[in-house]
Amino acid sequence: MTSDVGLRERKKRATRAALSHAAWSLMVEQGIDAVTAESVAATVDVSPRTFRNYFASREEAILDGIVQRSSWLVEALRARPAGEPVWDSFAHVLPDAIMRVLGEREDDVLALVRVSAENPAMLARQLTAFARVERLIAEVIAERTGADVERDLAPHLLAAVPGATMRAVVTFWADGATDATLPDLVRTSVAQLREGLPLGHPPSEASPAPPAGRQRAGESSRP
Amino acid sequence: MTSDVGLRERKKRATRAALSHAAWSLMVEQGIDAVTAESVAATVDVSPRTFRNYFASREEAILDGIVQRSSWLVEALRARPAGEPVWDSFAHVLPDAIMRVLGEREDDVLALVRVSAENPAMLARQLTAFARVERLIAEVIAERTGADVERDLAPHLLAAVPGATMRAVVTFWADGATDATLPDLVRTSVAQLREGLPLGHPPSEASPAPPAGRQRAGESSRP
DNA sequence: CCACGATTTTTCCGACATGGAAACTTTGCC
DNA sequence: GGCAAAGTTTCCATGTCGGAAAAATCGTGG
Repeated sequence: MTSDVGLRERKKRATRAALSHAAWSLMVEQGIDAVTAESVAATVDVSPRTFRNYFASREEAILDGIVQRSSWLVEALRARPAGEPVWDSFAHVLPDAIMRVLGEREDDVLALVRVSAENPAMLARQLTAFARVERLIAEVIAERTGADVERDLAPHLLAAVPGATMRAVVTFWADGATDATLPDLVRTSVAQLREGLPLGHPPSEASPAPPAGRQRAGESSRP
Repeated sequence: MTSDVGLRERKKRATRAALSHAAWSLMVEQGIDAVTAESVAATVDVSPRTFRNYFASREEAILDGIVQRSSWLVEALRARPAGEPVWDSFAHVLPDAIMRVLGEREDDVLALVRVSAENPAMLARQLTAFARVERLIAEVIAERTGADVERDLAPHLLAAVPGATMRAVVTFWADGATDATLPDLVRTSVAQLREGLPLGHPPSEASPAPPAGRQRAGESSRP
């Protein structure tokens, strides 16, 4: 498997990685308008046509790293102990996954969010990429819970959780309304979701009805 | 409000609707390749350039109807009784919303799913459109629960539920593995999600542990 | 080490999509 | 009716996309 990596294959992967990396860097440093087949190819010193052989669009090139790293999440889920409840697996895996997938650097995440906010094509590529990952997650969940990914709806419902959580968390975090770290936000979000999300439940018949729905996700309730 | 609908505005809306409708019909009847600025413009009897004045892409034109009708969902949520728990609102609104938004005709939904499955651009447009709706839903939820849509994460987390549910349900239903209707599938999905999704929970310490994670969402448990 | 087949990269280029500009038509209003 | 504003159309310049074949590079067996 790892041994069909001759010089040829290594070069191909290196070129792909270099192109993707250059595309990402150009976006972060000079905005998405600076990312063209020409500019990216130039920094890697290949022809623009080669760039297009590897990627169908600049968005695809920019996001290639994230897409690759998304498989980490899938594998991490698969590696959780057999029999562990799915929500526990989420709680264990997602807080780490978010930075791994997004590339560890907060500034880069901010840049990506900013670009995506005003660039429909970038947003579209992200969402379709995530949709593919979601399918893989559904398969893992089905496999681990004994469900049938073809015949059961539940795994697909559950599989939507990680993506939705991460999107919401990243957007929220990028807005700057919190000091919490991304992993912490993911942690609290998963915890809240697992409990059905406190917000929006009717004031419990027991408790003295605190102003309904005032809890803020993403704020630890420390004194 | 309704009175700034002079002849000019009415014609514009009619043209837009006619173009969108023609685009949709062409897709359903002849596949997405038959949908071009030329073909759509021809059936509506305007110039191709006019088509491009209204829509940036054929995908946008095809989905315009769905996008418009998505606001029905948002308004329906807003119209629920004040103080109603969000999950109750979902349970009331989503089963109806799914057919309204998708256009009431099951065959058309199938056609859309088929096209989207093999057409990245179509999928991308759908997802970005839904992302916009999700933002609106988050605002409604925030408004109704007293949360701050800018500062609280919870509404965004909750707002991801309807979209994720509908996507999962439609995909599942379109695969043909069920006889249930779309609204019924939505109903059971919302119910299961509200309870944290039975699947993947450890066998309750009380109950005699039915084979864990075997429940099938979307199958009514009638005898 | 060379040479040949296979794969990748490059050059060249035609087909097509995109959207600006200006002429022309329709609508709103006096 | 007649003028200004808005919408539609024609024309076209520009840029993107990807096919085809030549050129360069790699793997392999003499």
